[in-house]
Amino acid sequence: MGFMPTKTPVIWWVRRDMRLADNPCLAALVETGRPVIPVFLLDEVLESHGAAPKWRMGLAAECFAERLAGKGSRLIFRRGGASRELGRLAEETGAGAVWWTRAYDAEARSRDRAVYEGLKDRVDVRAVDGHLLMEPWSVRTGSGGPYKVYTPFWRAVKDRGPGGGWPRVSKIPAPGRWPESENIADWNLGREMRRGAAVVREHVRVGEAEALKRLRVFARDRLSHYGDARDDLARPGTSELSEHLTYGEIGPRTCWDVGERGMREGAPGAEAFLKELVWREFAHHLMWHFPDMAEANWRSEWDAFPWKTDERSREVRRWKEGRTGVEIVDAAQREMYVTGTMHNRARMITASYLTKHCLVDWRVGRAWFEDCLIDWDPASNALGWQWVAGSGPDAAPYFRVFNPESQAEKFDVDRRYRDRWLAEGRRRPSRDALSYFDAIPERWSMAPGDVYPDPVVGVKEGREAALRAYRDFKS
DNA sequence: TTTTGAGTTGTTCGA
DNA sequence: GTCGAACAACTCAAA
Repeated sequence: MGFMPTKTPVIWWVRRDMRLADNPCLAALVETGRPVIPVFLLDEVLESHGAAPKWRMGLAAECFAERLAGKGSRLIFRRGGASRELGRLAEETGAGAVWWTRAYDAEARSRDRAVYEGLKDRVDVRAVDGHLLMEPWSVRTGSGGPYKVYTPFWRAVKDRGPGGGWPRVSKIPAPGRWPESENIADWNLGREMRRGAAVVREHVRVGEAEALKRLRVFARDRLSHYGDARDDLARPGTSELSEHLTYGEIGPRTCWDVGERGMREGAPGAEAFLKELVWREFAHHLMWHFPDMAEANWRSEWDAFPWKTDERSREVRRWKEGRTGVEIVDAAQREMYVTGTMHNRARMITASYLTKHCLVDWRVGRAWFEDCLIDWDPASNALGWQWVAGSGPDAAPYFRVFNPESQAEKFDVDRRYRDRWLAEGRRRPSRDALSYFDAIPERWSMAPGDVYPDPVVGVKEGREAALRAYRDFKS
């Protein structure tokens, strides 16, 4: 009795790294040879997420708990301020270390800093690489600063690739006694989704196994045509990996490998795929170096632009409800409400309509996306909105206003995308178009049989108003 | 320090 | 229908 040598356990604070493969933090923990206690927190940061990201994060955690159980491990669920809860858990279990995979957005960083300060005198606290291919500070221009333009960033990193080989984890040592865990179902993380949860759930794929399957299918069927096919709104030409990357259900290096192999094999779409992965890096690079990217105009001169900020205005309401009267915009908004994701090109079109035709502040759109997107990523969302609005790190000329009608003609040639998502005025609306009405709040009082509205802002008038506003602003 | 070339994703007009 | 030019001027990154 009492002679069993006990090893002090190490705590793995699981966040956006819910995978076993290609996970440097987990690999390093296992490498210590000590029992690993994985813990997932409902903390101040998760609490502040929008409805869809919060819900989707819960699905990811639930799924990952099962995956860990399959490896003889567990995922401990705790609720409360991160600093306090991790401190308590370390004390309860006698853990000697708390490690996690590094995050890059302002909110997570300030939380992590506080956790580090609170624990560093008691246990070994570490933030480990793994969410990105390269750390934001490791990419520098000739003069030592961060990149602010994509193409030079791309040229600087494209041949660098990811660090190469990483150990695969086959077994996760368990502690002799597990600490108490809450039941994640009790957290009801989907409560703000209301009616939407049941509808969106059908379109969501959760977990590492699903992510790897998607990557395999992508490599086999889509990669070689990715260059053009990813722009087609109606056909599945994209990788659909964004929701997995954002919760770390798949690692960026695993994706990069697929792109690189495609390059070696001469797949024409491979470079475009690598470039998309580098866009994700670039967004995090900027977010790290400019922490208020999500809140403030990256070019401060835009602070003086007369954006409309009234959330209750007719334009904003109609845009959110997917009834601007511009078909391609409404189709996009409804796709997001029903599936929790939106085609990348549709994001540009609908964002351009809101910020240019309607002259609404990009932060209004950013916040709505943050509430609706299951693949919400703080860095990519902020960069995307600022880029479209023209306030971001890109020399977009002011006259670059997307014309929703010509975009529709180009990228939704046979109207399949619009027919899939719009019900009004159609004799036999698609199943997806009808499911929108099951997901939306009743107070929007919309029905499939409604008369499709006239544009809230005309395509031609909106463009002219935007150009006029920019001209006045510049002078 | 100065110079030079270039910049994700567009639209419209006129030949 | 297709093509190239104009749209304006500025910032970035590297030589």
